[in-house]
Amino acid sequence: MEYNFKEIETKWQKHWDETSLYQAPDKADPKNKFYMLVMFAYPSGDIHMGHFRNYIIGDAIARQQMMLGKDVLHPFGWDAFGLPAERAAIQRDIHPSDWTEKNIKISRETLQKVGISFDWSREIASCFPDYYKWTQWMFIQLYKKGLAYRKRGFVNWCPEDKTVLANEQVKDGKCERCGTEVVKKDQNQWYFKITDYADRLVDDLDTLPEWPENVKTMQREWIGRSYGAEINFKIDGSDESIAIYTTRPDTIFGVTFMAIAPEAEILDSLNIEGDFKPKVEEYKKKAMTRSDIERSSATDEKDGVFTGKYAINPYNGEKVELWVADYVLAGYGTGVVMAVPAHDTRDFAFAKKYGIDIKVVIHPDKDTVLDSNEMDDAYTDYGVMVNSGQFNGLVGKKAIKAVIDFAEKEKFGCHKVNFKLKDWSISRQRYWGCPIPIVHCKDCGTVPIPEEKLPVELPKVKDFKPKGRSPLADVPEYINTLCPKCGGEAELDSDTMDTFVCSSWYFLRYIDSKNDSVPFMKEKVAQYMPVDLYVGGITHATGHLIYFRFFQKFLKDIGWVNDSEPAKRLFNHGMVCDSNGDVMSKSKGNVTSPIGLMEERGVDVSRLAMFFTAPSDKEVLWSSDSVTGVEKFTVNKLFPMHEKLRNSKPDLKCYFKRDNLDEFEYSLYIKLNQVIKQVSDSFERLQFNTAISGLMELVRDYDSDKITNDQFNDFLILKTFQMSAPLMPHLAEEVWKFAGFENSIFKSNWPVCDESAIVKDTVVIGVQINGKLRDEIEIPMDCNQKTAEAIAFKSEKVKSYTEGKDIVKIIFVKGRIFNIVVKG
RNA sequence: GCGAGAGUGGUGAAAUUGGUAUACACGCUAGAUUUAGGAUCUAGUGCCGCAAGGCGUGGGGGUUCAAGUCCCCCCUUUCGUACCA
Repeated sequence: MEYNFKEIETKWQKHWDETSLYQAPDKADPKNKFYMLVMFAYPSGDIHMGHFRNYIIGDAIARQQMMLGKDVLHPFGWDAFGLPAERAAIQRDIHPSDWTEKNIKISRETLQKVGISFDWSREIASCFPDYYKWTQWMFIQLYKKGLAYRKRGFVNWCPEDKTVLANEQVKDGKCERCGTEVVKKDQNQWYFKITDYADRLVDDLDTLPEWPENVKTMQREWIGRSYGAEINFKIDGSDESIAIYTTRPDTIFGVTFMAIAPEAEILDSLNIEGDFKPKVEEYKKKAMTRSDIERSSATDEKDGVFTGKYAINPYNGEKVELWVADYVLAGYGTGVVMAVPAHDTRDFAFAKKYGIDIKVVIHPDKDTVLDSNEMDDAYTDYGVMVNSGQFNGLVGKKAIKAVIDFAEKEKFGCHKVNFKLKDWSISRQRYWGCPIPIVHCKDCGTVPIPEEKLPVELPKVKDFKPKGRSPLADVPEYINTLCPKCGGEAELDSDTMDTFVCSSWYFLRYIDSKNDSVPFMKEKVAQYMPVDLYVGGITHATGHLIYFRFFQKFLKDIGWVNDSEPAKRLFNHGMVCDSNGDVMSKSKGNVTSPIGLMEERGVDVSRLAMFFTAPSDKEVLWSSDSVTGVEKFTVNKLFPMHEKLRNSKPDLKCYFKRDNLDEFEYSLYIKLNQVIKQVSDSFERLQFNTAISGLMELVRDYDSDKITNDQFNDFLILKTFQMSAPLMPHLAEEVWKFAGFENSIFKSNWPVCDESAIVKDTVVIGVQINGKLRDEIEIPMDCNQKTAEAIAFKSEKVKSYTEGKDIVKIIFVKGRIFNIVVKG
C-alpha cells in the first residue's frame, strides 16, 4: 500500500464526521472527564500557521485523552464581534454579519481539513443572537448585583477607531489595534466593578500551580495590590482636609509639599485665589492637552505650579505647600501625593527644580547619616526613622505600622490597600458588538430589559461607519422604546459591549450550547468544569485571562458554577514567526497559510513538522525546511511498517516476558517500553518534539527480519501507531483499519509502559578520573561498590591514569557514575 | 528604570532529581547506485591537533569527587511594565 495521503486524509475526515467520533457525551463522568479548551478564534479571514500550531497542540492532547479513556470535551467557536469586521466591511462595502459568516465558513472548512478533533456540534459564534442573548443576561446579573454601573469620566479614546478603549487595550499610550495615539475624553460609560474581585484575583493565583509563573506574575503586577495608609491633612485656613495615599508612612515627617493631579476634583474646593488662580487654570489646561504617552514617560521632566495654599501635617503641625503637578495620576489612590523629596526620586527632582526643602527623616542604618545638602538623589530604601518625634529609631515595617496605628488612634488616617487595577470599561461606540440591554428612562433612570425579553437584537443597518458616537444612536426604530418599568417613552442604550465580555464566559456555553432557556444548565457545567487544559497565546495574560477568571468568580457567587477558577492548567504556545523572526500577523502581511503545505505534503506530515521543529512553548521561525526530515520518516520508515504486520492478532493488554523473546526481540521490547514512557511524558509536558524523536529511534531499531515471534512483531507495530495517532491521526487510523480493527484507534487504549522491562540487569556507566571521563564499564545494575571497583580497575585506561598515584577517594553512584579521585 | 524568561555544533534542538554534554533531525563531506536526479543507501561530521592529548554549553569567579544544571558578578537578547506615591 502506497502512502496516498490525500485519499487517506479525506477518507478518515469524512468517516470521523459521519460517526461523530468527537462528540462529547452529554452525560460525562466528572471524575473521568477531560475539558480541552483552545482559545476561540476571531474570524478575520482564513487560519494561518499560528492558529494551526495552537489547535494541533490541543488536538494531540484531546486525542491522547480519548485513548486514556476520558470523556473528552474539545469544542470550538468564534469570537465574532469586533472592529476588524466593521473595517473590512466598510472597505469592501459588505455587511459585517455577511463578512463574518463568510469567514467563519472558510475557517471552519480549513480546520476540518487539518483534522482537528473539535466537537462541531457545540460550535458557537458570539455574534449570533442565541449566544449574545446570554451575554446580555450576564450583563443584567452583574447590574443586579451592582457590579455593572455607569459613570462619567475621562476615558481612553482612539481618534482613528472612534471608540473607547479599556486600559488593557492601550499599549504604550497607543491603540493596540491601529497604533494611533490614545487621547482622553470625558464620556458616560458602563463599567464592570472588577475591582471588587481584585483581592480574590490575586490570592487565588496561589491555587493555580499548573499556570505558568510568568502569567501569574504579570497578573499580580497588573492588579498591583499595595499596602499603605490613607492620611488626612487639614487645609490651612479651612475646615476641609485633603486625603493622600502612601506606602511609606515612615517618611511622613519628611513631607515638604503635596502634589495634586490636574484632574483631581479636590482642586476645585481649594478656593485658589489671586495670581495663583489663572496660573493653576492654565496648567490644568496644558496638562489635559498633553497625551498620556508624554505625561507617563518617566524621563519627562517634572513640572507643576504652586496653588498658594497650604496643608498641615497632622504628625508635626508643619505647613506644607500644595502644588499641582501632572506627574501625579488622578486615577490612583486619592490623586494627591504627599511629597517626601529626601526619600522619593520623583519628589526629589521636583523639589530641586522649584527649590523646595529636602528634609531627611530616614537613615540607612544607625551609623550612616544622610545630609540633604550632599544628596544627589533620594534615599528610597527602608531605614531608621529620624527627625520624627516619638517615632525616632523605628525601622522598616514596624515603623510603618506604628505610624499608621497612631493615625487610627487619632482618627486622621487608616490602613489602606490600593490596586492599580481599575474597573473594566465595557462601553464601545461601535455597531458590531453585543447591544447593552439597558433602557434610559427620564423618570426611572437606567432600567434593565426584562430577562424574558432578551435578546435585544442588533438591527441590520446599512450605515455603521464610525462617527464618534454609536451608529446605533442614529437608528430611531432601535433607540426609541418604552420603559419596561413605567411604560413611558424611553431610549435604549446605544453602545455595544467590549468583545472581551463575549469571551469571558464562552467556555461555559460550549457545555450546553443549544440551551434556549438558560445560559447553561448548572448540572452539565458541573460535569465538565473546570477546564483541564487551556491552550492559547501569552498575549492574553493581562486581558482575557483576568476577565474570564473574574466572570467565573462572579458566576460562582451567584450560584451558577462550583469552581472559583475556570482553568486548572494554562499553557502558552510559542508564536510562529516568518523566517526573519517577525511574528506572523495579518497587519504585517507575512502570514503563511498551512493549506499549501498540507496539500503538497499531507496534513499528517505538516502537523508532524510543526511538532518536531521545537517544543510547543518556544517561538518557531517557520520554514518549509522543517518538513524534510519528518516527511522522510513518515513516508519511508513509519508508514511502510504496516506491511510487516503478520496478522497475528496480539493481545494489546499483555506484557511480554523475557522467556518468550530472543535477545534481539527483548532488547527491542525494552526500547519499546522506554519509548512508551518517553512519549507519555512528552505529552504530559507538551513537548511533542521529543515524543517524535523517541518514535524515530524505535522505528530505526525495528528490524522485521530479525524477529521470529509474530505476536511480538505485531504488538510492537501496533503500539508504535497508537503512540503516533494523536500526532498523525489519519495515517494511524488507516493502519489500524488495515490491521483489522473495527473501532477507531482513538477508542483503543493508550500504551502503558511495562516497568519491569525497563529495569535493566546491567548498565554501562562512565568511569571518571578526577571528574573527567576516561572509560566506560558494563556492570550489574545493583552491584555494590566493591564489584564495580573490581571491574573498573581491569580497564587498561583506568590503570594508565591511576598507576603510581594515590587514590584519594572513590565515588560510586549506582547506575550513574564511577569516579576515582587521584593525587600526585 | 523595574520584573520575568532565554543564551548549548554550520542550523532546529536533546539532556525529569548535579552524575558519560550535543539524543533526534536539517545541512555539509565522501562513497555506492542510477540514463539522470533536488531520489535512495552507506560512512563521517563540536573545536584544535599528524597523533597522544587538550579545549568545549554567552563571559568571569565560586561551591562540589563531579556543574549546561546550584551560588555571585557581568554581557547579549526576548517578553511584560512603564512616574502606581
